[in-house]
Amino acid sequence: MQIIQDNVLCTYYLNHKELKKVFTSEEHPFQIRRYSRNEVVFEEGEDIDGFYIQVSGRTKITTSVITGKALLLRFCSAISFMGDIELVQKVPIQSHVTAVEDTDFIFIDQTYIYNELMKDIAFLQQLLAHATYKLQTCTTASRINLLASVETRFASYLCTVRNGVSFGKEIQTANSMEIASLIGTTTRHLNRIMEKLVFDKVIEKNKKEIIVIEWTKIEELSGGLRYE
Amino acid sequence: MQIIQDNVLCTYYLNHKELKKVFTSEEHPFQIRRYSRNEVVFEEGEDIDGFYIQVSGRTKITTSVITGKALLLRFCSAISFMGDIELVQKVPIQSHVTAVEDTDFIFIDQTYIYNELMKDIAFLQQLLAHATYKLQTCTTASRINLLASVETRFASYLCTVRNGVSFGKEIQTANSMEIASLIGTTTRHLNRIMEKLVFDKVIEKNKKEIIVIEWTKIEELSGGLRYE
DNA sequence: TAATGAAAAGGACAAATGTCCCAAAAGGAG
DNA sequence: CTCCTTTTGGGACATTTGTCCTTTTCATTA
Repeated sequence: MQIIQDNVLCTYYLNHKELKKVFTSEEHPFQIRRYSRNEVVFEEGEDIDGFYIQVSGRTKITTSVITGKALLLRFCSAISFMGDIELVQKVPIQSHVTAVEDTDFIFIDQTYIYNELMKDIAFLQQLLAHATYKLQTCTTASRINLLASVETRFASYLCTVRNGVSFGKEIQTANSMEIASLIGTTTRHLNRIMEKLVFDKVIEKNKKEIIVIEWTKIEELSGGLRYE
Repeated sequence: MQIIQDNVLCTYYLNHKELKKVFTSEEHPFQIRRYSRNEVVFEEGEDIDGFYIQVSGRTKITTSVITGKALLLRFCSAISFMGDIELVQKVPIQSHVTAVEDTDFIFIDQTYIYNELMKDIAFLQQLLAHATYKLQTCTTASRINLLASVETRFASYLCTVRNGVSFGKEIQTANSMEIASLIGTTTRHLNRIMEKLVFDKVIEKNKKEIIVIEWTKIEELSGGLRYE
């Protein structure tokens, strides 16, 4: 992680439509923190040092389960708020966050949050809007998780990473073990599912890559479920 | 539903430690709305008329899935906030709410929410605390849903309804069809699970009732997952 | 009381998914 | 290049869960 001292960039980020109504004052005691691809942003269980607003790039939110595997919760892109649960509930970091591409955050120190922003109507409203939105999608995801098959979850995974891939960049992971773990299954079973999709000519696998031939079919299989 | 005109009771409810720091002013344009056992409080998809604070009793939050079944999201008791997602996101009611025993709510009209309380720091903070708490539990529930077996979910269901049952009251539902639907499975399979538990002398079934013999075993099976 | 219909119980089978394991392929390190 | 580790691919089998049906039980009403 590097801290970027660039007031122009910071002002530019703060000028985003969702943020400018919140951060009106000229002076901002904020930092830009930049994480490179694959860098860990938050480690589950540790204490958080402040509030993070993701303003660029793409991150992967996972959580570990009893088995020690990482289960995918969702992908995030700008604008996302991170640290809300932790700071409001005063609990340790709830999930593991990794940058899947170079990602910038605006970092706001927790004392500034507690002393200033937690008394700021605009900020509270914005935070609340984000929290309830997350809650809404989480509730939906929860019930879908209960009912969706591995095939559906795999298709959702593909759709989600597809949209996140900027033009020209390859898909982040064609690694069976990681995908299996993320969508909560075993490599063995994921293999079976992919085998079937290859047989049906919906996807192709050439070493180290998954190539989707029929996106429409994959979208259909995903049933609208997205990890974001 | 009946609207209770009882200022003493209303003041009593508002004096609850979580509420009194929010609602300090003497004059409160609030109502008490009382729902009897099994009465529907919210119908999924309809528009909400205001904000509801559950101050007594017990409610069941469900959501319907493609199959037309009702899937259990959680049980709620006092103090719970309802309508937060709907009012903040301005969306229709997201889930079906039924009173499982006589339940009182403080009702706050939406115009008062939008005009007054959404500008009230204490209220916003409280709302945020509730929303992030829900978010925290929902995230956990979501990943458990993905991995938990029907046996686990059934045990969780039993544990949850057990705690909610006031002394002397019988368990709300010993109805196989409803339980199966709530925990997201079929009666056939629920039957098998119960059969096994009866065989292992963990539970007993005498017509129309499920009697748990070994709560410790059920708690163990539930793996700590709770619908609340 | 007899007829009727909903709910419960459960057999038979199929589909989805997990576990265990082993062999082949691919990547790295020396 | 060779050896070693990791990943992939997949066979064989067990477990979980769903589907489809039939029978039984129970409650309700004509």
